[in-house]
Amino acid sequence: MTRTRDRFITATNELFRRYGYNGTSLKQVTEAAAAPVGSLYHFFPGGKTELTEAVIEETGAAYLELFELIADSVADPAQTVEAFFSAAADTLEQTGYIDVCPIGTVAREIANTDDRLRSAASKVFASWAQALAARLCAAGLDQQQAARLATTVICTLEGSFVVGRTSRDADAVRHAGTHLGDLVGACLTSGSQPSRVNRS
Amino acid sequence: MTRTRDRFITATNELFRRYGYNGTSLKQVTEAAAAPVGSLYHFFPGGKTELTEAVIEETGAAYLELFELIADSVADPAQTVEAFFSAAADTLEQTGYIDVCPIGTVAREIANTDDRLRSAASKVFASWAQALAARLCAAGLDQQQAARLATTVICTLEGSFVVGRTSRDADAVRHAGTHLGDLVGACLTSGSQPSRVNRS
DNA sequence: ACTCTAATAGAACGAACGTTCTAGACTCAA
DNA sequence: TTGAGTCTAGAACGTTCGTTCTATTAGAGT
Repeated sequence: MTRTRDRFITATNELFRRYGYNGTSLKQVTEAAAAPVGSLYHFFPGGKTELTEAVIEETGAAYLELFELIADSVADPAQTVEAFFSAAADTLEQTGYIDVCPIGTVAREIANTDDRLRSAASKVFASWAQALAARLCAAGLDQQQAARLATTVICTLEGSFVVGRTSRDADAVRHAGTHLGDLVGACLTSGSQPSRVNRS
Repeated sequence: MTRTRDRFITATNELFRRYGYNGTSLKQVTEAAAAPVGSLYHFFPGGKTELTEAVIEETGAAYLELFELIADSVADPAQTVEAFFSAAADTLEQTGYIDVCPIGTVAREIANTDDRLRSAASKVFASWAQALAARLCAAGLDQQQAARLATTVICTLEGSFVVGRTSRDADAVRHAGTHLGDLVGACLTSGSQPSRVNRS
């Protein structure tokens, strides 16, 4: 049996991906983690908020690691983007259209009520964008262009989870990946011949 | 005073945009609508689900109308996309970073629990994509390309709401609009000289 | 003036919520 | 063997949830 704290994180991650933040009760969490509520408050004295913060941070770190792994295994950022979307689409299908990312769901629910969680989610999105931006810089884009393009990719990624899951259509995620991969490719090759994107 | 049913819809729309589906109680709804709970169940006998379905459908129709309005006022689909994102960014700022769209939030919360609402949200996304796809077709894209590109735009739009609101940065939405406008423009001008996008 | 339906009004329901609390069990150094 | 700290265990708390229910009021049609 894995350590209790990890079971809480894993269980909560999956429950958030199905039911969201407010849709997930601590009773569900303790049952899925096979641990009593006393243990939950032992590891997360701050209750649901602290548990959620841990889920956001750990999930954010895990996906960041996955991104670096994919980025290292393909030739250029355009392929990285396409591969990441493709992997997400596979996950979406394989899990029966559970959300790929618990953070986007939770972020939308708590953005106006819990500034600590909002900030945690914001930091995760920024860390992902930063990781991609670094690859874009290495491929020749200047910092500002890279940062903006990377953020747009994260936007499309998160949005494709919403649309793909709601429509039960993983291909929407795959096609979005193709489009964004093309956009990244176009931005990278247009360095010498500035397009509207690069002037903006 | 507006009609009671409309007040319920409006109030619920705004509450969803702040607190999401599960984060919004019917007590909040009745207070914001200044109407008793008896009236709520009079107009929406199906309770919270039926109220939500109405909100999804009416909001979907309203944004569809807004899209057509913007599309008619600019020269081409690329500008339409950029203008729509820009308007959304303005809304985000002006409302103090309340969500621009209640449907995306709600969709993610209920996609695994309420198939009727999921289907309603899916239909709305499809109607938006269809409206944009029609403009893309009129500008020269073939049907499949148009449908896929339009869906990607919707993905990015919804995702930019998540990222923009979480990061309290409306420029993320604007830049996403610029990028997607460029992508649309590129797809439209590459008809004679097929790119990867068009071959996919 | 009367009737009938639409709409208002809010008390009351059982269920579920997040959290707190006390008590017991296990681990390992002293 | 003892004692302290970690972790397990779940009953209990007050609150809030969505919904149901009965009564009352408003207004249009005859």
